[in-house]
Amino acid sequence: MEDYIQQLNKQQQDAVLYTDGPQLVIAGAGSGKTRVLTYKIVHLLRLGYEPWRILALTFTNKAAREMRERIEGMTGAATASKLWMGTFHSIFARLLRSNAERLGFKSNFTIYDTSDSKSLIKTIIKDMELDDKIYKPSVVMSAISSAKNALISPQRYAISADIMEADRRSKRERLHEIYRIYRDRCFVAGAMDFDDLLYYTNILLRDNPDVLRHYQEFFRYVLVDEYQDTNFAQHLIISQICRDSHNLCVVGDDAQSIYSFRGANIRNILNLKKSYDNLRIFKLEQNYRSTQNIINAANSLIAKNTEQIPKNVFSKNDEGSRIEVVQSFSDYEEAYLVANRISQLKMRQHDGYDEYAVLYRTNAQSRILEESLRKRNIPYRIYGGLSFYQRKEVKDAIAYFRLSVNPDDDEAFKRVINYPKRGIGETTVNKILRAAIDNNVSAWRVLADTGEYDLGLNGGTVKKLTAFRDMIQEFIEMNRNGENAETVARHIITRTALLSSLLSDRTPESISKQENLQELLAGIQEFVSGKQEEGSDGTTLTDFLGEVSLATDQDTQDSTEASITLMTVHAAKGLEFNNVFIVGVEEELFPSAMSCDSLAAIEEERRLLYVAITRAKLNCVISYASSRFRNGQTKTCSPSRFLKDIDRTYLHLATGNDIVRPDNFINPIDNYRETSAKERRRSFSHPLVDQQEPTTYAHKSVTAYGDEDLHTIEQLATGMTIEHSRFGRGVITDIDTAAGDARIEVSFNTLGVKKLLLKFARFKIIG
DNA sequence: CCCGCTCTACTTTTT
DNA sequence: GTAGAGCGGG
Repeated sequence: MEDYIQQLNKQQQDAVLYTDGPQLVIAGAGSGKTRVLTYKIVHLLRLGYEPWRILALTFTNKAAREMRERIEGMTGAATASKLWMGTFHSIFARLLRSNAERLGFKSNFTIYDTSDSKSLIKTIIKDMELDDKIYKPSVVMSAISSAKNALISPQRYAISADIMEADRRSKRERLHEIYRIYRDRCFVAGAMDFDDLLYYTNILLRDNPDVLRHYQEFFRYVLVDEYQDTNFAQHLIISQICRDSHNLCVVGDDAQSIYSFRGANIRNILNLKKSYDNLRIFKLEQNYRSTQNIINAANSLIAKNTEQIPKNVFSKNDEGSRIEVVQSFSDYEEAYLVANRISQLKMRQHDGYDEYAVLYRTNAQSRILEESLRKRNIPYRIYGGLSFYQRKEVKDAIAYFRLSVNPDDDEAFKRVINYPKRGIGETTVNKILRAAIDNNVSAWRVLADTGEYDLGLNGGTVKKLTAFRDMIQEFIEMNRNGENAETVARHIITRTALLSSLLSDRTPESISKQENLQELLAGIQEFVSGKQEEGSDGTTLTDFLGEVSLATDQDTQDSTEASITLMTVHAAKGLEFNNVFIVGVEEELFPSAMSCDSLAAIEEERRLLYVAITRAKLNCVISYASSRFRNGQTKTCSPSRFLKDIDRTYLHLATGNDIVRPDNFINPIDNYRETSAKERRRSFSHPLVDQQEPTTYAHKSVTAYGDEDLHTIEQLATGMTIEHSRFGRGVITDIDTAAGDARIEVSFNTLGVKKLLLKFARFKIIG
């Protein structure tokens, strides 16, 4: 047995060495999943598989990069770089580019990001003169997205009785038309959205048996990471490619499935046995990451879920300390306590700031944490939120790049036609778009052949349009002449005055925009020189965009000083830290309010918390606040139901005395301003301590904590007088049952008329 | 056509 | 607290 195999435990070895057919590796959190995948690939290479015949799919660029680096370390870069390894989206984009003409696309098709899709959908809704209150762009978008993930074409969508019935019920019976038009406009624009990359790959393989055959023979071994997060479209592609070879290794953990909102389906992993009768299942159960206590706590939590593959994750590490549960009075105080605790721990343990992470459910929670960390001079880095490529100024520049590569890209066109301002107003743009839609061509085609379309423009406008057209044409020519990305990009930024228009402004925002543009140029320069070093000729703007449009996540790897990590739990998957703080573990936040009405959604939220806890190696702190500033107002919160799911023996419920609060602590936003810290400490109680009842799991949140002030629609009538916890007394003037979320309109004595969401409004009926 | 003002609705999570 | 839409004056 070779040296590298010796570094694995028995379970891992078995999984790596088995190459006789399809295998499913159920890998508990921290059990060396990535290790098994990388060693397996190395093993395959030693068995003689050629690297370019191995396909390894991940969900994030980060995971792919990490795996590639590890393999490089074992085999050298030359071999590693030949592997087909990357995210589903990037690999399939590559595959689609080389077969684009089969689908009627060009190989330089644009990839629309979420905001492009949304903007196009908005345009279509407006164009169809539909009410965007009913046809909410986000709702329409997710409907289209799930249709695509289920491989339902606009045609099939329109003839599916179930779907049409559902749309009728929600008063969106024209959704299928939006879907069809959206599809057509994307096609005309030479664009694919994220879902299309999977959708069209399926179409490609379905309609072109020769292409399918080619890839079936080409890819001799397929490995998939995080299989629990695959959706139907991805699952189908994989099973098509492996249909004959059966050389498939998928790794996953059903307990860490947290992407069903994106169409991921745990059934894919649970049903794999049905797809392959010779499937062998391997389990990795020893956790090398965390203390026993953390693993036990996490296990006790996840045990409350009904559906899962049985496994026994255990740790042989030290027992470790209990998970600390901290209550604060407000989000503000929570942030303060977290910063405090980090300083304390850091002094005790002497570990680096990069061993600390603060995890939250929503990105919006990061701001207040930032503030408190900044005050304490704790270096931090926020992941997620607005990525570099999503900043306005960067997107503007990229839009020009996109247009120069694919002038039919209507979303890019709309973005830059009048930016920087060149006197082409909404009216004119609308005329062009109107003509484009009516003639089923792109906006650029209308502009390029203005003569063909009767736009009814005056001479001045035509002149401005011509100038714009000639400028874009110039960029197109540069690309056509094979100029490299850097040359073209620099030219575009100068010629369009993108940078110089910012120069006059000396505000910090403007300066940061300038810096971002410079950074973008530097990135392009790096891209070009990197390619040149490799001896690759893929140095054009087309090549750059191809890489960049899918590199949307945190790909800025400036490893400056060690800092604390702030990120969502989703983003933390796959990572580990000595010390993990999970904040905002409250009802309606974690679990999110949107998941409260379905058991499946609640179970997913529970898995999410499981993921969060299992990121911790040594210390884990869970925190919740009793009030939180959300949607512009302070709201009362109650501890998450999940806290009761964790076995009490693994928790340390921090009481008032454990928590260091300065006596003069002033909280500017919560309701406790007037009470002194001493008083608060005295009155400090821990709901968990006070409630010793066994952990029975209630599906509905209604009974959890202090919900007696909530009412159902049946209890109410117009004319009733109510007393609201914050707004005082008032009379119900209207009850609105429409659109799922019942609202009541109340005329308050002091504050006037307000509309309240019934499911959140807390009040007493007076008479 | 452009700018700046006000108002409103929104907040899961990501390739 | 913030981004986007809507409105009115220049």
